[in-house]
Amino acid sequence: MELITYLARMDLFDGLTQDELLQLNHVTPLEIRSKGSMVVSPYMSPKVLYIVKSGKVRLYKLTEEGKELTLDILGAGHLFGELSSFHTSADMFAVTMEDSIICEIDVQQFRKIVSEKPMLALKYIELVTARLKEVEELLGYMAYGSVRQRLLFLLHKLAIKFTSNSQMMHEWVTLEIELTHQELASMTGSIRETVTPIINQLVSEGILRKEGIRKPYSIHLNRLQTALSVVSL
DNA sequence: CCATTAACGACTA
DNA sequence: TAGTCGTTAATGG
Repeated sequence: MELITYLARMDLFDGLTQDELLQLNHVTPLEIRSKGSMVVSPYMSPKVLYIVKSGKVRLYKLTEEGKELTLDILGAGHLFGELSSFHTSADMFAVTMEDSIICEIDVQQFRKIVSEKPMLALKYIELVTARLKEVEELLGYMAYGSVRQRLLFLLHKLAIKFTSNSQMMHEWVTLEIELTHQELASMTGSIRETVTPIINQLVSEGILRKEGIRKPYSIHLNRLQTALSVVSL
């Protein structure tokens, strides 16, 4: 029962009937990972496709100097893997940021599923192209602009990604994810000493809000967007 | 404007 | 206790 509700929540599998979801259970093993555990590293056996059922997964690479460069954070319903190749190249790491449930599918299983349900291939293509678009947009923003702009853009992205759309109408939306300055810096190609003053400035500008230590950020979307659109592109 | 380096108190495994 | 995190400050590009 639990499994079915989980599967139905996944982007890749919505639109399928209950019976079809039941069949998928046989080829979609569930992996429960505790916080901070490595899901993918360059030295692991390639599993082709991973689907995040719950929790958060951080994807990152190592620079030549050995620093972690976070490329993306995935939440429930998102997928990544070797076959998709829109995520996870050979030198990619994936680590859980909280206790997570992850579905692993290898080549044979994926081929089998897709051959039985061609609709999945279409859905899959949609996800890949959406991902591609996102990366292109991200690239454009990260290439130019100050760390402040990159942070604003990142926060906007995260707000879209990790906010329940029920509260998207409100002035303040809550980022349902734990973020350290370290991670924000790693995602904007910066360092935490630079991020700290900027975050504090955004708080004083009324764009960001932090309920307390170890608590999630809230974002004033309108103010963030105006602050973002002030910048010429 | 921003990275680097250093350093310090608080917190956590 | 050792490592991480947020923060400040000096310096140099």
